[in-house]
Amino acid sequence: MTTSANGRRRPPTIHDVAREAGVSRGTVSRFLNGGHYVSPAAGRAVESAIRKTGYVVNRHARSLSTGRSDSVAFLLTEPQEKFFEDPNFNVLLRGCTERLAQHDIPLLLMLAESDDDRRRLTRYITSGHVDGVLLLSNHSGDPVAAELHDAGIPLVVCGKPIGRGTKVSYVAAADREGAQEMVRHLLAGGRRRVGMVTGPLDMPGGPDRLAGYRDVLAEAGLPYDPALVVEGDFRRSGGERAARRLLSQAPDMDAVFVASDLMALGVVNVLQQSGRSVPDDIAVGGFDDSPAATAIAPALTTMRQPFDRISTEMVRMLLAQIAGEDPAGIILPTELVVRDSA
Amino acid sequence: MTTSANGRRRPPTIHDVAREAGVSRGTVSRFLNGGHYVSPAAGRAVESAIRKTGYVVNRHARSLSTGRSDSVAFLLTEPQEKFFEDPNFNVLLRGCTERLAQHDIPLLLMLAESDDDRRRLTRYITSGHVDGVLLLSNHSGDPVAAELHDAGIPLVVCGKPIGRGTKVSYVAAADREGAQEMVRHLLAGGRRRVGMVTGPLDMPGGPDRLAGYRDVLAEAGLPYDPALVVEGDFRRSGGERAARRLLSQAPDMDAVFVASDLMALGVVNVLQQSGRSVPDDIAVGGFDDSPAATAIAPALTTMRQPFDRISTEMVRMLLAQIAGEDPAGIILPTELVVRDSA
DNA sequence: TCATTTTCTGTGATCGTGCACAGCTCCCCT
DNA sequence: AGGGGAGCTGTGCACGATCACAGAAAATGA
Repeated sequence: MTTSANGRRRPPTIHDVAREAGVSRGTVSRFLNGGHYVSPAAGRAVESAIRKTGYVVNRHARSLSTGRSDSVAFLLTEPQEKFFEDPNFNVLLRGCTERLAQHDIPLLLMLAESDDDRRRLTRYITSGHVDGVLLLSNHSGDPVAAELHDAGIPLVVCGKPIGRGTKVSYVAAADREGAQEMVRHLLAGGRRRVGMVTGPLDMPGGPDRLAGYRDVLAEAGLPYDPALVVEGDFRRSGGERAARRLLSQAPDMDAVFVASDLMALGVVNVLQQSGRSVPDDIAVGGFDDSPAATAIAPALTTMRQPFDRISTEMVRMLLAQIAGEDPAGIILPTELVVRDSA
Repeated sequence: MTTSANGRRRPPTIHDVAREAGVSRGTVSRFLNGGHYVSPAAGRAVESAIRKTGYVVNRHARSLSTGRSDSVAFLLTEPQEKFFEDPNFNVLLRGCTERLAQHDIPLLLMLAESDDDRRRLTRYITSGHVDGVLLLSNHSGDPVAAELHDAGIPLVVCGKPIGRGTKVSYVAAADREGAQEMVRHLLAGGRRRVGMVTGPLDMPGGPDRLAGYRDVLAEAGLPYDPALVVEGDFRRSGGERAARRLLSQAPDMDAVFVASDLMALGVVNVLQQSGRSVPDDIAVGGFDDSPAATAIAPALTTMRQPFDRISTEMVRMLLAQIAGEDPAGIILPTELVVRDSA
């Protein structure tokens, strides 16, 4: 540590290390960046000088010089609780953190609830503070994706973007095909009055899962009855509301496909309170394979979203974009997990 | 936007703006930092040049020059879910975000679960990337606080640190006094066999709330019975486990003080399942006044922690430290909220 | 009118790195 | 012996901003 005139500690620089080790700045810099072309003796000298001075690299200076920041943002543009209450979010976040850790890149979580937050963080990001952004799912009207894309920030969105205006990278599960498979499973169990609780239709995964449901009804020659379909909000409480509406609109329903496990928990709860037995009276199929799916009785039959692979792919694609590759979209298959509820 | 030889867009710099506006770099810089000593005409020219070029400040360059980064980290050194499932955490996080927003400072949430993460983030922080850290840490053995303090990073911890080794700033609620008030309230209701579910005793709020409980027992001339005290983990599931142990160890218990609302939810649940009525058979007092406290029946009587003021104070103290003031500790009073459970 | 302050402007120097370049030594190969 | 490459080292410049300073222009005072 060096002490300057006013008594405040000034952090040691690469120059202090060089002087301490008796070598030049260039040698220290080379040592820090991989150690190529540094003699063993010089390397040892630098190493001990670093320990002695307590040197840590000044990332602002490095970033200014290299143009990189070696950090990545995970941006949420919706209210926090919405994500925090969802165990899947934890899985996704942890997955991304771990993948990035393999490249020694720290992940910064940024929460943008208000427009004011959004502006502040967009400015923060576009001013070069991160190399790229992982964006978690957003309403179709959300301008953040377009803004970041226009600013040339590498970007990967989780979930298939609704508006196909700008060409941004995304990683999504096969929502439509997954929904088809689940509804086929319900029909294969002999059900004929199959309801559905959709996600918000302006969010990724909303319309596609509904489309899959309709596909299979048509395929089986069953009519599409609007009374059997209610829009939810991907939250537990929304599932409860939706279930109550379905029960009053279509009391003869014998199965229901719910577009997320969290909502399905609410649905099962309301069905049981109303005296129905799951799955005897009404079969319930979820979507996500959330950790919560096995926390209730009966354990939820659901479509597993491959969150491990999703996070892996998101990170891979982001790093690829940072390295200069073009944006691309990728859709990963889902998997039917049969448990007790259907 | 300027296009360089290789065709890649290079972001415009302050120099490009200056050329476009027909002024010097200095004038642009002054305009950006408050606009003092800039003539109205020059100001307008710069303003339109910024719009035209799409200029955004390069924060690395600015930080390198000023030594500040104008951003703050909110660091969690415990598993994510532990915080995310707690509604109080959301209140606290949102409060800090809002206070900082008033100073136009973005908040970066950092999650350090593994030692590896901790190292990576500590390095990231000490290399100058943020001006200060709000730490929601916890276990007494956590070395992060000490490390950051030693590195000279302004730091405010939420909760009173257990080990009083290093002198770090903290903001805490009056745990001991709050616990006293709650236990007095239980005794005032005529209860005599008052149990307690504590928090982890190596975490802030753990030992102090237990101490307050013992204070009041002594004050009332009641014996301290170890069978009436079980250590929990501040989580709902931990509350359930603790309640089961209490019921078997001390079936004659007529009240219980639970050191957090989240645990209290679990306790109430188990008590009701065991056929006890709350509050008729057993009174339950919580701690926190979490949003969850009113979500159950009976609504929870609890000690309100002033999370608004806590976040306000944390931010104020952090900014003060960044400005050069010395660290300090502050303890805020709690408030008894009487509802139906006691 | 001139002196003096106030407002405004441009020009280096600087922050701490990485990187290109040139120069040095040493070794190997013909 | 001479040429060529590899390994290693130091030096200057660039990155993009802020800031101190000096000087010009305008406003103010006597």
